[in-house]
Amino acid sequence: MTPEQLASTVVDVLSALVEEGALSLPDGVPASVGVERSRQKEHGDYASNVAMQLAKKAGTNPRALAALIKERLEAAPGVAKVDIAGPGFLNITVDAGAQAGVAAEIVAAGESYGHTRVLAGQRINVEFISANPTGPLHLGHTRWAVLGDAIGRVLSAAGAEVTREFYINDRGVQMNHFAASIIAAALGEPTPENGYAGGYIDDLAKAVEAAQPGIFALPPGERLEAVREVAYAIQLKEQQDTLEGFHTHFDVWFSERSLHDSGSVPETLQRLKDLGHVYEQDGALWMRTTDFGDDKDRVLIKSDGELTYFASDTAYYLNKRARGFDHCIYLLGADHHGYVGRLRAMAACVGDDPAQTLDVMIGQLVKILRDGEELKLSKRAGTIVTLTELADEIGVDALRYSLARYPADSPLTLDVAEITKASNDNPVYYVQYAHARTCRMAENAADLGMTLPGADSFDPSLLTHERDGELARALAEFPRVVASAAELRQPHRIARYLEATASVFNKWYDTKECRMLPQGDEPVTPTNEARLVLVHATRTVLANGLGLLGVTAPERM
RNA sequence: GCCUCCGUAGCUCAGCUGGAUAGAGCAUCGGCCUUCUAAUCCGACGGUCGCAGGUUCGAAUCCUGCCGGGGGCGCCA
Repeated sequence: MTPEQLASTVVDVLSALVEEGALSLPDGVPASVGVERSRQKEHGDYASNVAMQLAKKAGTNPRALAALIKERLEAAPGVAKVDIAGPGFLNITVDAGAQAGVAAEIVAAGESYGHTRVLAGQRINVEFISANPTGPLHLGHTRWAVLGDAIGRVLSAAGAEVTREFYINDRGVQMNHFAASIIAAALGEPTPENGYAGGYIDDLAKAVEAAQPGIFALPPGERLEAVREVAYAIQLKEQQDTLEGFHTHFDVWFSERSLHDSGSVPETLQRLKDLGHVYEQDGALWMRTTDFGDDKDRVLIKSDGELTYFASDTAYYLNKRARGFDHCIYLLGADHHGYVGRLRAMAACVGDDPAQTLDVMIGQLVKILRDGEELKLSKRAGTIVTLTELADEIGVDALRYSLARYPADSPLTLDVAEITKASNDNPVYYVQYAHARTCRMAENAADLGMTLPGADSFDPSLLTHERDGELARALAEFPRVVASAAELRQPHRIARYLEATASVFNKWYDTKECRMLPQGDEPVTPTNEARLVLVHATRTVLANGLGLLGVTAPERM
């Protein structure tokens, strides 16, 4: 008996009541009703507020409606008891022996347990990080690397067809500033104005020279472009390697230049003109984004003839749409939230409904404390904390998990000492440890010659202890958690769920009556083997959940 | 000034598409290791959910105003 089954049972009861005329619902029977795990055991295993929500429409009072539902629901298979409480809650107690049945389904589903079809048919593009290829990825990119990657994984698990994309800002004056900075470093000259400083520039100068000896001796006319291209390739490769090492995979690395080379930008401008959303003023070309809620119109071509970044953005958006994406998710830092209005307006200008096709997520910035002091980054001064340094110091798993367990819109302060601590202070290890424990238990069981019952031989009715039921209910919750994380784009829900589930598992483990292994010389009983199914199911859920966050699930710790 | 995010226990934060007595970890204090991994588990302590109104059977959650903090408001990229 899973919550989904219970919810559909309640819907069936409502339908039957309507059919018999015992109940009248002008808006029809809802397709789904709320059924949640009860927080307190006096409230049964599951609770539903459906009677309170439908009472007004049905022209009755909540408790009376609840009584109608209770009578039918109690007769349903798997339901042991229904109580009406408070203003009209239905507190449902499930048959003790029926709950663990889900464990065999979980084991059978394996890696696909938790996958649903709630977003099936949707083609989603998730764009994140999109840094300039003019330096290493740093602290500021780390949160988006984790969240974007996790969102991609979660959306896939919910059945969406997902492409994770990195937009390379490889066009524009910053590329020349970048090259000029490297040349200056190679020649021992001071950093040029608007240039980049820092040790990595010196390192790049050496790497560029190594890649193409004599490049800095080229005539100044050719040198800038030559250095720019070599350094670009090296820096981009470095970013790509860094992200792969951080378990963050991109399906598409999209070059801004390619939009211009392919003629997409002029085509886009022409299309906007045809649609009547651009005008010329003060020698510049503007998009009238204010028609669609932006606070001011935006420049597409500057009066000096240069295209703006926004012109590329628009062409890029159309490119994504032309590739067949129904939803374009953008993950942006809080320092870019001013872009939201113009992005929406831009989508509206090209004829889309931004509420349908655009999903701009604004994430708040992260502060990292070391010894009570904030790690600051200043590009101008050339002091940056790179993603690689952070991952080396904190560990990929701990860093990823620590960032993934908070919603994107909460500003965050992480203490290096706290998230590197290999103890219970750190939830990532708590969850990983619980997983390792399940692995060890399975090994012990195998050593004793215990066999894992299959779906046909597994007897859930042997698992009637309160803790067995608790654990089974927690495990049964996983698919709904993944689905809601996907729909709300909130992967932190997975992390919180894993912590709670690991806790339920540990409590179960510490319950003497729920021992999985036989004690001493006792023979292996069917109950022992039934519990082994529960252990394997727990292992599956923890491993799948950690996987959705891009965190490893070690077998030993 | 306008826009936006945040304000919940001593600390770091969940909970927010309205539900029952507001949760977790840390910290503090106190318990359980001859039996599956004690990185576990059990208990105690700890809160005017920033403030004030409103909406309703019911508000930490939705609406309005105010207070406090972060970020943003370029023909920059």
